[in-house]
Amino acid sequence: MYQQITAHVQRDIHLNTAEIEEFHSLLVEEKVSSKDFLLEPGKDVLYEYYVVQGCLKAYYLDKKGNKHILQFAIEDWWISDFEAFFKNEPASLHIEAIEDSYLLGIKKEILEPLYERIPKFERFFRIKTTNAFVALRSRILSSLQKDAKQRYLDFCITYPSIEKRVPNYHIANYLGITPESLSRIRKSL
Amino acid sequence: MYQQITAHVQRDIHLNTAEIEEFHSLLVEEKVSSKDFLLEPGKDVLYEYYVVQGCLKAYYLDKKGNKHILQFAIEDWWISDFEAFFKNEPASLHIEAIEDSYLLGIKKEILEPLYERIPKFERFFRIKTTNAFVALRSRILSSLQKDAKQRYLDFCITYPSIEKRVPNYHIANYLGITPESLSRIRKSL
DNA sequence: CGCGACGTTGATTTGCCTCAACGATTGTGG
DNA sequence: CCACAATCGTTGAGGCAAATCAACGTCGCG
Repeated sequence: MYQQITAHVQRDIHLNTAEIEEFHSLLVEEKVSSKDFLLEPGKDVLYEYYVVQGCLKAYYLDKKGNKHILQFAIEDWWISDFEAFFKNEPASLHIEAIEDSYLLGIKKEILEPLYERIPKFERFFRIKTTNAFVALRSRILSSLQKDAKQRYLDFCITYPSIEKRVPNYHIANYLGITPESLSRIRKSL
Repeated sequence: MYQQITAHVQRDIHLNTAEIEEFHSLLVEEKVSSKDFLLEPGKDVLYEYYVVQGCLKAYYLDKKGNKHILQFAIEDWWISDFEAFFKNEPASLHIEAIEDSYLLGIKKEILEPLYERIPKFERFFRIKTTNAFVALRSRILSSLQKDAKQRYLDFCITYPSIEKRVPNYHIANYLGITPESLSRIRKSL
C-alpha cells in the first residue's frame, strides 16, 4: 500500500528508514467512489492527494455552468486544487472520481513543518511543482500553436493511459473543444 | 542595485546579513539592449534571470516560422527557458529584450549547492515556481473558457503594467490571436 | 424493458484568420 | 532638414475551423 508512494518519492530524493516511517505516519487514506467528489468549491483545501489507484478529474464550472477540465489524475499522480491549497483559500474546483479511487492525502499544516525538519521533502515538492509547471507550459504552447486535431494527437501520445480510460467527451472538454468536434476529428483519422 | 533583489527575496524568506552577502556573491550582472537576445534556441541554458530593469519576451518559433509568446518579464520578474534550465537541455525559446534591460543571473550549478547549504533558498524557489504554476493554470482556464475579447480584458486587468508598455501585436500574439483581431476587439470596447 | 450515458451525423452560424491595402508615426540616412 | 523606409495599428472582403442546435443510434444497466 505505502510502498508505491515510497517508490514514487524515492525517484526524486533518497530517504532512510526513519524518514520513510515518519513520512508514512503523516499520510491519510481516502477512498472515493466513482462520481463522488473529493473536493467541491467553497470547501477548505486541507490536503493534496497522491493517487494510489483510480482515476479522477479536476474541473472548473464557470458562470454559464460550463465545465472545464484542468487536470486528470491516475496512479502515481498528485491532485488537488493547488491554487487554493497554496494560497489557503476555499476551493474553486470540483475534483470528482471517474473510477473508484484510493488516495493518500497529506495535510498542508503538516507539510510545512516537514519541510523544516527534512528539507529533502521541500526538494521533492519543488521538483514535482517544477515538472507540473513545465507540463502546463507545453499545454499553453500547444493551445497557441496547434489546431484541435493536432492537440488531440498530442494528447494521445502524451497521455495514452488516460486516453484509453476516460470517455471522449472528457477528453474533448480537456482539449477545449466540443464532443461533436472530437468525434469528427476521430472520424478523419 | 542589489537591494532590489534582496527585498524581492525577503518577501518570501528571511535572510541574515551573511546569507544576503553570500547570495549577492552568486549573482551575475547582465545587460541586454532592446531587440538583442538574452537566449536563443540551441544554446545551453546556464542561468535564470531576475529583471532589475527593463522588459523582455520569451517566445517559441514553430516550424512554420510563427512566433508564440509564452511570457513577458518586467521589473521583479524571473525569466529563462525554464524547461530547458531544469532539464539541462539546450534552449528551445528565444528571449529577446523589448527595452534595454538590466538583469541578475544565477547559475544552475550554483543553485543546487546553495539549496543544500541554505534550504531557505530551496523554499524561495519552490514558492516562486508554485506561483508561476498557479498563474499558468489560470491562463489555461482562460484559454479554455473565454473568447478573445474576454482574454484581452483579463490580460489588461492582470498585467496593466505590461499592457501599457508593449505594442499591441505582442499582446495579440501572447493571447493567441492576430493583431487585426485585437484591433477590432479594441475598437468594440 | 426503458432510461441514461455516450458517441455520431447533419445543417447552420460564428468568431477569428488570411490576405490585401492603407494611414499614422517614428526614425534614419543622404 | 527633408525624404523615405520601417513599424505599428486599422479597415475591408472573403474563407474556414469549430461551435451550436437538433436528431438519432447504440450500449449497458437498474
